[in-house]
Amino acid sequence: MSMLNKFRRDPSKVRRKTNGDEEEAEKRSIPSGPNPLHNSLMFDIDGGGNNGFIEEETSSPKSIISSETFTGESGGSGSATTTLSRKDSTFDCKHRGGKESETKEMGRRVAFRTRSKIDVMDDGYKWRKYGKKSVKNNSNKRNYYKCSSEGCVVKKRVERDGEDAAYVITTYEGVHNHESPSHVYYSDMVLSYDHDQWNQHSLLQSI
DNA sequence: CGCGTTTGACCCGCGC
DNA sequence: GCGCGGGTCAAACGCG
Repeated sequence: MSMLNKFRRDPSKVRRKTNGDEEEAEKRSIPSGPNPLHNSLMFDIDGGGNNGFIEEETSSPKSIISSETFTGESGGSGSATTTLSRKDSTFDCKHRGGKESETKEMGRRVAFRTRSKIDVMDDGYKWRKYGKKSVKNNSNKRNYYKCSSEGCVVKKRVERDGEDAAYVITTYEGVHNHESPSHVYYSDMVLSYDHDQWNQHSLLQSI
């Protein structure tokens, strides 16, 4: 309604890039198959067995959970093996600004680091890229994705670890209000650790 | 032709 | 108060 004048830019300044497709490689890193590589993600929320895998996410008090996951990078056949996670106790519900409702809805944030050659891992959901930025402490670009499902406001941030390019830091924000399109396939193999459930479950516990 | 991606601009919040 | 950095938007582009 009135949000049109919020974002107004001069169209004449918008320049289109015709070639220079160096980024193409980035697109192509998307796995061809619908099968996610990290199908064995686990969140040991209740474990309390902090094996000491806290990531640099600790510098950001917003992060709820940090975990480290190793995905099969040998051909990407999807053999996730080791997952260490831990709850970040620094999480608290102050989202400066005083919007509590926002905190409740947007506060579900999960960050984990994955060792993978590919930048974006197909987790069964359909993501639409809506932004890309270069961040300060990271020479690599950070990509922003939104869940393209109608009514779903889940966002996802994907960036390469600046220190260790072998790792990809993925941050999910929000909880899907629908099931994964590929849910049917995974439900069989991912017994009680399907993404939708661990996502909500772990987050609920962490709050 | 339609949909998803790309990409620069714009906005907001925080730190100094 | 200003500047910086991060996050989001939307038009143009490209591919299927």
